[in-house]
Parts: sequence; structure tokens; C-alpha cells
Amino acid sequence: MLNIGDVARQGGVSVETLRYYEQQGLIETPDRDANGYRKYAPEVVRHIQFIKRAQDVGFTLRDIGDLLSLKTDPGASCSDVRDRALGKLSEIEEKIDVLSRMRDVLSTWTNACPSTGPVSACPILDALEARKGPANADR
Amino acid sequence: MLNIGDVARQGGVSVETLRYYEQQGLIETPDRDANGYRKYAPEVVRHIQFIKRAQDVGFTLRDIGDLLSLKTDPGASCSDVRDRALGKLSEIEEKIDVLSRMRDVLSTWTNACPSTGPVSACPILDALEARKGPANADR
DNA sequence: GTAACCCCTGTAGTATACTTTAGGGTCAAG
DNA sequence: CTTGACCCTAAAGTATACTACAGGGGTTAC
Repeated sequence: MLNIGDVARQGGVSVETLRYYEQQGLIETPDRDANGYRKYAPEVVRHIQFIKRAQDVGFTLRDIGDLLSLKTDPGASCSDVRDRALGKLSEIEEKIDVLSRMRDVLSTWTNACPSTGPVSACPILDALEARKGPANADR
Repeated sequence: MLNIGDVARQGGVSVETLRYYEQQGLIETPDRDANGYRKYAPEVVRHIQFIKRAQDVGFTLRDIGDLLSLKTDPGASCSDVRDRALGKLSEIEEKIDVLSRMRDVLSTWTNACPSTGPVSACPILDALEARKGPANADR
């Protein structure tokens, strides 16, 4: 059995994060020692790495909670998980599109800027001031 | 002279947003009427559109404050503006890279998923559980 | 004169994923 | 028996860009 500090070290998170995950229902409420300390089975480290990996591909903690429910739901099917992943995939592609448009605009502007001369003749500031907006990405 | 509501309508923002911008130092403190109402010159609408356009290409309000300072700073040069834009450009490219990696991983996983069968045999959940993480995008 | 609409201030709430702080017990070593 | 490392709870703070709310006054049209 592990103390919270052991789990934190092995899982690569802080003890505060672990308590936060518990509070958010992402890890099972652990049993307590006589002194009130949380006692974890070693498997919980794997569980935490699941959470971290899911975060790494863009899932929020809320998403991850759903994923974890599916994992233990006997009625759930693989397509349920796939649907979450596909949904996340479109979210991410949407973000990439928005950012790509920003990148293109900024890139155009920085290329147009001679980088010398006073701000009064700055094409970037001019572009920002212009009435016709080429960007208008997301909002 | 315009009331705050007129500016809001013409600038496409809410009156609360205008007061917020003022509080953040993004728009000059306007003069007040005898009744205490803010009175704006029509030029402020352009100013607000500058802010919105800058947001559209990824600048934060803090960034925008800096840009606005440069705009009125006689000692500032065009390259100062360009530097901000280039800096923002790398930030955005960095975000795109992170998101692209997430997209690639998710895409691989969803393609590997047969979408039938129980969650106990889900390749996506397996991937999340695996000890070797292919993702590890940003954090 | 009253309803509908505008304006004012200051404070708190929203979302996300934590981190920090305050205040206080527990444990192992020397 | 004290020092340092560890554990506990509950509440508040962080960043960003607003939005909402409470409570109150001004203005315009009928």
C-alpha cells in the first residue's frame, strides 16, 4: 500500500492534484489508515497515467470522467469510446483551423512589414486598423 | 458624441465589455456628461475594432495594451510591432504543433477501433492504459 | 407621471485545472 | 524529545475575458 506522496511521485503529479482528482471523482475514494492517511493500491498509479495520457490527447477532466465510466460500464461498447474520440478529434481540428487562419494572417502581415521606420507607417498596425477584417477567425 | 450604448452597438461589443476595456486601460477614460454618462468621440469605434481584430489574430488583451502603447510611442519603431507579431506567430505555431500531434494520435486510435465489441476490448482504452505514451504533447 | 429604456458603481460569478494558504496532526530518526 | 518530512481539511487564489447581479439614478415618449 502506498501513501499519497508515493503515488504522486510514481504518477508524476503533485499530492494536491491527487486530492483534487479524488474530489472530482476521477479516482476512487481510497481507504484510510488509522491515522487518517490515504492508502492506495499500486494499481492507482496506472490509473493516474491513464488520466494524464487522456489529457495529453486533449480530453478534459470531465471527458476523462466519462471515459472512465464507460470503462467500467458493462453495457458500454467500444463505439461509445470511439465516439468520444471522434468528437474530440473534430474539436481539435476546429482549433487547428482557427489557429491556422491566425497564423496565415500574421504571417502575411509580418512579411509585409519592412521592420524599419516609425510605427506611424507600420503595415501591421494599419492592417489592424483597417475597416475590412481578413481574419475574424472564431469569435 | 456617443453614449456607451451607441459605441457598443457600432463596435459590436457589449457596454459591459467597454467598461471592462476602460478599466483595463485599453481605451482612454472618456469625459463625462453632467449626468455622469460617458461621452465618446466617434473615433473610439475604430479603436475598438482595432482591439477586436487584434484578438482575432491571437493577441491577448495584455498584448493589445502593449501594441497600443507602441502605436502612440514616438520612439517606437515598426520592428517593435513586427517583433510582437513574430512572437505571437511562434506561439500560435507551437499550439498548432501540439494540437496536430493530438490529432494524429487520436486519428490513429480511432482508425484502429473496430467500433464494435465491448469496451473491455477497446483499442483506444488500451492505448490510454499502455505504459508507453505515444503522445505527451505539451505538458 | 409612469413605463420603458438607458446609464452608473462595485462586486461576484463563469470555465478549467490546478496551486496556495492557513492551521494543525503524525511519524521516523537521532 | 525534538526536528524534519509527511499527512489532513477547507477555503481561497491563479489566469483570461468577460458576464451577471444588486441597487440606484437619468431620460424620453405618451
